[in-house]
Amino acid sequence: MIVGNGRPNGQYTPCEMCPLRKRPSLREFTPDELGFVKEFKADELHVEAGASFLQQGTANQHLYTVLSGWAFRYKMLDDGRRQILNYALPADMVGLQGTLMHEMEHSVEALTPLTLCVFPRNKLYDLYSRCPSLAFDITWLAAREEQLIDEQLVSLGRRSALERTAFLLLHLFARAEEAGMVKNGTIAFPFTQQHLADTLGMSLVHTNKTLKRLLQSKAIRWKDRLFEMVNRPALVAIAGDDVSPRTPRPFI
Amino acid sequence: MIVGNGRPNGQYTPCEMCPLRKRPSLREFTPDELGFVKEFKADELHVEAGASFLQQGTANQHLYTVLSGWAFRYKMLDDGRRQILNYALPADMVGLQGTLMHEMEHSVEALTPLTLCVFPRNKLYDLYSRCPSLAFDITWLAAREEQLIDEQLVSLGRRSALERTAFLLLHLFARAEEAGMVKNGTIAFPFTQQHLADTLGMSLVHTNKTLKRLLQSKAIRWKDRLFEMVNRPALVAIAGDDVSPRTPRPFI
DNA sequence: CGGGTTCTTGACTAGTTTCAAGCAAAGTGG
DNA sequence: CCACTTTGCTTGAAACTAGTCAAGAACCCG
Repeated sequence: MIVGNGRPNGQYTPCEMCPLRKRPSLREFTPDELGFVKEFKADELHVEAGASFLQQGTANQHLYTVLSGWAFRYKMLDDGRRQILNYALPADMVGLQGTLMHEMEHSVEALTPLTLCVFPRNKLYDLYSRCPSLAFDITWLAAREEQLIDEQLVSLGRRSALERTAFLLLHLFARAEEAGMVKNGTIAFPFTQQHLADTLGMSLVHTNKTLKRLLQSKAIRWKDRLFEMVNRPALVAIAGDDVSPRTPRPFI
Repeated sequence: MIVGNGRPNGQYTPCEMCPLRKRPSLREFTPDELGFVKEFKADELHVEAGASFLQQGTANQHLYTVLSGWAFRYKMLDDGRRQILNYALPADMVGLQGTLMHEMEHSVEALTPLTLCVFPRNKLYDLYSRCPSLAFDITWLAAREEQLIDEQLVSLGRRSALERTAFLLLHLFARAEEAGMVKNGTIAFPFTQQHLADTLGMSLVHTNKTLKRLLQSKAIRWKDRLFEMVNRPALVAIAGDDVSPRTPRPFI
């Protein structure tokens, strides 16, 4: 279910050969930084789809960066209601909150098979001491994460079901695009309607009916776990707002 | 409307005499850290209630810490809908996102007359280089801010209007308590119902009716801009959940 | 080829917004 | 100091949005 490689064995990706470094949206490391990151990385973890590798209410000893796959952060209420807070894609960091605070206030689940870089909590302060530029990047990532949630909060609070759904699809598509996962305007879409409903704060039935309206608008296509952006401007018009443009970003 | 003191004149609070440092919930600086913070602080700003001192869509040159008063972060949609994202109280930092990114994606408005410490953006990297413990604290503050929004997202997505309203009041009261603003279970409450509505993602009318139900439960009292927590356990029962306990926290 | 999960749909119900109007308190200017 | 305006609060009714219930269809996995 959750498998660590141990440093010497398994498919371990050395930082010099990190596939993320080739992505144009990501900034390049200096040789020094690369050395620090290499030293910071302690292991690689494989998580199967559906497994929660971070649990609300527990402390976590590690910080992770997604190397491949989709994950999502979520919170559960006592009676089983679930709210998905955000999604994590390759180059996104998860677990920072739980590393800094005493315990996690959310859980993280793998949406697809997931590969993670593992950074031990106790080396984080060392990184801050010895490589301020990377410390700066970690803060940058935390601030960006907050920005994404802010936008989601606006959706839940002030956008109609239709606007909100269209906006979420724009958001997910843009992020998949940034992560280089889009081919011919199409991405592998690992979500069930329940995932979207729990993200949008809507019931499953209402989500289904809202999606149907979007599909009828011909702006998008979604079938067989594939999502196609057919008419982006039309979707933007329905959402009433566009997602903010991506800028070059750091990662660790 | 917005008045800076300039370093030598006006009511300028030297960091050694910062009133926040006396608060038990805040961790103490080492002498070194105090020196850095003192050097980092460039000015003090007074903002009158109702003024937005940070605007979405603009770059901001400074980072602020609230010294006294309430502020709130919010986003506006084109047609005037407003979503309040979070509130800032003394010892909270605002403007970090705008300092790291190219431009702000939210605005910040003073809810009461506000005093702010001003930290120039261009000294931030210097702080990261020279004082990693404070860099760590800034990251901590960013992570905590995210935690607060996460909780708010759960409210908007998955809690009923009554639960959500009760929870917000618990949240605001707890934070006011942490900031030492509570006397005899009572705080000066600077909100209009419109503020609460825009925080809760509800219409003004429905917010009014929901508050009426809460007042009728006798768990709280709210009159003449004073809020009294009469029966906290009862309010927790209505909210269906309690706010997470406060832990000692840093500030800058 | 079952058996579970996911999707779809219609009917009904509950929750929420909108509209409209009136009131109270506070602030403004002659 | 008193009309006048503005802002915030309150209430009821009507319209709309979204949730719940229920059942069947489609899909996926072993």
